[in-house]
Amino acid sequence: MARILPLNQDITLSVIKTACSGCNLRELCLPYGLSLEELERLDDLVSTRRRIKRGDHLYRVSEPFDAIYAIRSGFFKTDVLLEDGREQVTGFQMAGELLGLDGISTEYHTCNAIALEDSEVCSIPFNRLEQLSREIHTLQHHFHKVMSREIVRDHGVMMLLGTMRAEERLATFLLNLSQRFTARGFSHAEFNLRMTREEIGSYLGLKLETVSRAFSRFHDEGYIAVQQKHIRILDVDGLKAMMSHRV
Amino acid sequence: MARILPLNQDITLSVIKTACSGCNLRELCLPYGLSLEELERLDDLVSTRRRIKRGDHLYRVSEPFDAIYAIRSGFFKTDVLLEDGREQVTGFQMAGELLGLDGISTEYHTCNAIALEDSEVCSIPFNRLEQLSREIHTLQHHFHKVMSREIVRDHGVMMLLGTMRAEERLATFLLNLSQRFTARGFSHAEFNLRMTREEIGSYLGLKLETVSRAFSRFHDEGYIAVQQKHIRILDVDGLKAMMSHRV
DNA sequence: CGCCAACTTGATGGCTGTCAAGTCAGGTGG
DNA sequence: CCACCTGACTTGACAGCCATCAAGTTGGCG
Repeated sequence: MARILPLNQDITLSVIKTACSGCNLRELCLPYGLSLEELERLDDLVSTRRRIKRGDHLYRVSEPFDAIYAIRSGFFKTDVLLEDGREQVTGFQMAGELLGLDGISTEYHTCNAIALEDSEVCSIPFNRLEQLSREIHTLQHHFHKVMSREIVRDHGVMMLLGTMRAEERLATFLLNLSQRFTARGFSHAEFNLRMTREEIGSYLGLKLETVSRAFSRFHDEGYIAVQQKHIRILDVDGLKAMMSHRV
Repeated sequence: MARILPLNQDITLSVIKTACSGCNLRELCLPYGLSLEELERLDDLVSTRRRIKRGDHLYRVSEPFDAIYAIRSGFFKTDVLLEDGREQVTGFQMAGELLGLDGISTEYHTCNAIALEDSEVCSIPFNRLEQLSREIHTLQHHFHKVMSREIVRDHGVMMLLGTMRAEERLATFLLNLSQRFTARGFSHAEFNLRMTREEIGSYLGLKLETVSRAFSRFHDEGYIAVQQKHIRILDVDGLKAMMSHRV
């Protein structure tokens, strides 16, 4: 291990030529709505892909920010930590979603992004993205929409954390995951969780035991089939009813 | 009341000529970092000011979005509602802060913005802001920073809601308010709350009685002096200790 | 002066956290 | 191939924080 690596460079980093124009995620991701000619200009910018192994960080709190990342494949969590070690998972991100928007504000990352499975991301140098979005109105507007969508999503999480009971939170979470898998062409009813009960709990403001109990309850009620991380949704309406079940 | 008013127009709406270049909030607000010449171009865009009376809405969920608002004076809350009536306050905004970023995503507002005291906002037509930020790099970049800052702020609220106990939440809230008042040239130690205990509670994911009890506790400990909405911070370090008090 | 909303304070209960023990699945090494 | 180990998960018992319900107080305003 005597090789000298530049700081911030992940050992698992690996650079691959890539292109938005040929990416099957382009309708979900940043290129949404661009013309062919505009797509090609974006290709010049999104030129490198990085592989991140399960468990590794894509970036860490207080690392300098200079790029945002589009998830090409895989699954991530982002989290923030309190000095005393308490963790709050702020989101789970899947293919086509953007990571790193938190860093624009201070030019340093303010959260950690960690791969929950072996993943690939496209690096998008931020100054070049700003430059190109000054030239391509559609790109500019879509980028603004993506940032705004993140704010709206965060409001939804606040609502969840601030007003919902444990089972409502978990039902909301499962239905959200299901909807996002569906948007990516996967089954809406059957999927594997990439995160642990503890990570779900952190995201939902609950302890892992409470998450586990809620899973068991849903299982007993016949809403879902649970086998460790494998989830099958059997009764969407049942879950939806849980979502808004007062008391 | 037989007068016919255009939809969406607030009775309290009133249009005033305004200018960023002469605004003493410009270092806090959108114009941050602009040259004089650039400021004048922004003036053309930010041309109308609206007065909003205490208790009135600046905008409501599902109203079409076409402008963001910079608070010139006053105090707002934003909230989202669940079908069953549960409310989550997503933020309190004061002079120099922007409102309406949630609307960019879907072109409809996704939360309500309500004045907590008589207020004035500057309307910034969003399409014209995008146009100008394609021409002024500094403006573009600062706008991105503002959006990103909102995302980072939201992460902080998630942390608060997800991991902190009642007294930690209130201490965090008070110190955050104090810091923002300070940034606006007001006393860091003495201020009037514009919101009720119930609104604080909604923001912090607590019931109003719990907020009230936490205030009383801080009072008894000698950290603050409370008289209804008037707050005097007597022991910043005491509050800071509360912020990170495990158990 | 009286009314009302906002607030405070007390008593009680329940949801979820905490602690603990046991189960399960997957990976490793003999 | 199997025993073992470990991390992840489940389940139970109990406790505590905060919600709920209730009564009383305060301050502002017509």
